[in-house]
Amino acid sequence: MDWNLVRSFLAVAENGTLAAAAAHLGISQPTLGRHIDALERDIGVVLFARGRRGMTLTEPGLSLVDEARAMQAEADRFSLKAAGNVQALSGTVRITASEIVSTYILPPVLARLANAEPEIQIELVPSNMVENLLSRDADIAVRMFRPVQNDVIARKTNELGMGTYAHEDYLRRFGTPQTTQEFMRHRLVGMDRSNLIIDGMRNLGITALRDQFAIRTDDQVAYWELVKAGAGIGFAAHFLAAGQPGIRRILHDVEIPALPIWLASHQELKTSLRIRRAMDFLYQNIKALPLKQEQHVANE
Amino acid sequence: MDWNLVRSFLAVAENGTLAAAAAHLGISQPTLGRHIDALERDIGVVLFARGRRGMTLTEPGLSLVDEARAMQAEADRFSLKAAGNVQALSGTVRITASEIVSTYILPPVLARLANAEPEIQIELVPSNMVENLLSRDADIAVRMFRPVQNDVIARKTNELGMGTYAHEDYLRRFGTPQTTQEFMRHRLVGMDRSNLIIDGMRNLGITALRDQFAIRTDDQVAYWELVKAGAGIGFAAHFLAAGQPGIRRILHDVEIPALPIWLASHQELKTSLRIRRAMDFLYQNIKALPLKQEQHVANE
DNA sequence: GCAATTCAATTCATTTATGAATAATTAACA
DNA sequence: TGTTAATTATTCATAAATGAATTGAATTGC
Repeated sequence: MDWNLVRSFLAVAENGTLAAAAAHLGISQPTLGRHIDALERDIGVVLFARGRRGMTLTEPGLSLVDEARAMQAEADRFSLKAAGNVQALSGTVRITASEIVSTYILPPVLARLANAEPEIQIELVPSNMVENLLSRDADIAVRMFRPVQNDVIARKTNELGMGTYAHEDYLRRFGTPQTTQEFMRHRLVGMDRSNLIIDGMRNLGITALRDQFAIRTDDQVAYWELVKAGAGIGFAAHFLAAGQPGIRRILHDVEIPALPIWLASHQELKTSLRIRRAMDFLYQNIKALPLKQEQHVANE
Repeated sequence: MDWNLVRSFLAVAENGTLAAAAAHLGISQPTLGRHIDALERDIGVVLFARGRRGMTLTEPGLSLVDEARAMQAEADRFSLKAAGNVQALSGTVRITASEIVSTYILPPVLARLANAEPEIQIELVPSNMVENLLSRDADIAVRMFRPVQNDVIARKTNELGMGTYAHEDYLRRFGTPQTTQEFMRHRLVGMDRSNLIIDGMRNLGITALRDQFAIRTDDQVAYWELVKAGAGIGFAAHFLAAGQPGIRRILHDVEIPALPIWLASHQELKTSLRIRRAMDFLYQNIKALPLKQEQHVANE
């Protein structure tokens, strides 16, 4: 049996007319009328006599008012208790993410989050280090690999399609490599202490040493600026390259595996409404971004 | 607040998983999941931790279970009272009974009831569990003991004469016990988790442990089939044994107390014409059955 | 007797909820 | 370290519920 019908029944019983009861419940008169019809059909009893003066309780209807009131009372107790438990949405959520994600993906998403949940304070911690969620360096981490830490809740939310890119100034001067052999003889932009790129290339069957990269930086933003400036060939997410004047994709045939985007949080997610809201919002909004495929247009 | 969400909340809290609770409520798992999400959003509290092992109540969720139960109880009272007001003869009567009674006694009786009262829809719920008449799991319960629940109307309608039986194949191979001492050394068919038989034997002054039963099942119908198949010695109602080829009663001297057959219904339902008809019919027709004495002929 | 008023009932376009199928996730186990 | 089984989450086409506007009906007031 539909419990809401009992509430509707009581409202009509106490207000006398459908219109008044509907206004009281904040629903429309036709809906309320249908509720009464449905309840009567369900239980097989005519509860109201419909008359010119509104809805008058029948004898069986009258006998049910007390039960409905008791149910209402329990519903009120439930709401009251629930209200006492309300977890404050206000407070801070610390989010950590790689530099690239912090710089190029999160800002608009976080702006929308701040807008949607004004009570939540947001702290963004750009960092390439693997933050420790358990020690609460951050509440939510956005990572490009599947988190392995115990007691961490993780969800994959999207993928970052990657490609090999260079500026056309560079290509004019040094030529466009057509094979990986040619590619390896070019001026490559690499990372210094991080093995991100070297490991990624090994997965593609290309063995590279640090020395083979002509220019190196561990700062991902600077890395991308170097490529944009024509300093050499580098790897970048499609969405970064989209709409950048002069940036050309090369070696289309070499499939670079997309980087997964994982959201991770600690167990407190399960009980903290604030973190959960932020987590859900990030999941939905990052998922909705077109990050997987190469974007050929970048109209905003 | 949507009252139905409270019912969904309670179902999940009591069943532990969305799927089980959904089956219990007769709705789908995705719908139930959305109900929980909606309730959490409504009241601003995370009620469950979603894990691989199902939905675990959080601290605030736990504190709301009692209120939800109280609301459920009031909803039950409402629907009970409503059912009592039904004057129409047409409608459904839910009858619950033990497996043995459901399988071997009720079918012909219910067939006659359906014939005599064609407007009444009959639902038979075979179950060895003690159904809760207050929550309207059933309108009428047929039980082998005196019901103790409050506000329940109970009538004893007959008695089930019991005896000790075995198949002659079994007796040929293992001999026929003449005393309870011999009896205890035989292959006995018993019940697994139910204490029905062990308790019954204790009342006869025989102490038995579960291990002493060579074959055990909690399914009463399977129990009787085991005895019929010559798997061992068991207890059975005389009427079951009557006319079964090869089945022999043993230990005639050991008087096993007859099991009473009680009909139970709820006070509120005594005003329902339909349930009253069904109740009266069952009373008269079960009472008329020759269940007390051992029947030496089984002519139909 | 006639209009005005006050209700419930109906209609229909829209919104919302639902469920079947499927995906994703994870804890235990081999 | 993978596999399996159990569970929650998502997707999308469909069904159901909803409400604005309207109609219909009946009583009141003049």
